[in-house]
Amino acid sequence: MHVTVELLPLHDLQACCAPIVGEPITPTNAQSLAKALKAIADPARLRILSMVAAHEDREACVCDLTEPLDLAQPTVSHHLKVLVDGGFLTRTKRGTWAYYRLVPGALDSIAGLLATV
Amino acid sequence: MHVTVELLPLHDLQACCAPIVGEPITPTNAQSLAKALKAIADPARLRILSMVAAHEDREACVCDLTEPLDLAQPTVSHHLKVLVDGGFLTRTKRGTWAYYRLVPGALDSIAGLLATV
DNA sequence: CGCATTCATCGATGAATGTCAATATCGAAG
DNA sequence: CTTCGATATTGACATTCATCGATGAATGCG
Repeated sequence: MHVTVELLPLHDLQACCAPIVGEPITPTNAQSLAKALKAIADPARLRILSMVAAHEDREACVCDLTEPLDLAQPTVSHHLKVLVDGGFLTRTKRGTWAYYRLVPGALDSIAGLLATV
Repeated sequence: MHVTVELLPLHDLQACCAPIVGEPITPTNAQSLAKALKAIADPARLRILSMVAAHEDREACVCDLTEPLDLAQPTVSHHLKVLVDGGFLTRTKRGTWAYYRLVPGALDSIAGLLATV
């Protein structure tokens, strides 16, 4: 690299680099929003959220999801853990069963953040 | 602080306490929604969308994004391609520059789909 | 106690992803 | 036509991820 001094060509500034109007999202906020989106950006996890919402009493256990998802039980448990860690589901253990419920407003807040981008 | 308050008004009783809610999402719809979410589930791509929206005339070229993103030019071009293929950005080439714009309503439709899950 | 059931965790594996250097393409300018 | 600058594409690499079999932990039952 033989360039030691960087000069700014004015015609490029005018043609290409116009001033910024509003406030873009901060890198930190982008990271956290991306993390939340990654948690639901999966077909199986979206189906899980929908199936929990559609299930009786708005709760479901692993055994309710394994067969319709056509996935092995450890895989379903993995997806459920991702959704719980992401704040989209809660876990309640009753007896040998673990029941999962939607966190109210979790999806809506993500949808609201998307609308503000 | 222990907050356990019933917040739902009476006219939402039917929507709230119905034994069975709507049909779960179909595997096909889950796949397409997940694909769209994957396209924006990345910090750099979220920042790109925000920076394009905040930029003058609501459009930006690659050279506007490379430096603030602190990413190499091929990486920025890659992210832009993902966003264009996902239907979130349009590309217009004028001279040697490629200008990117938001697709109106693209993010809102995703946000709307999320609310229906 | 011993056994079955339900679910979580671990380890491995193949696929997808983000990143960049090198190169190619394409238009503008001399 | 030749060169330069902006962008796209390619190839490679490291990381992350989705999946499953095997195993472990906890509970209920006889």
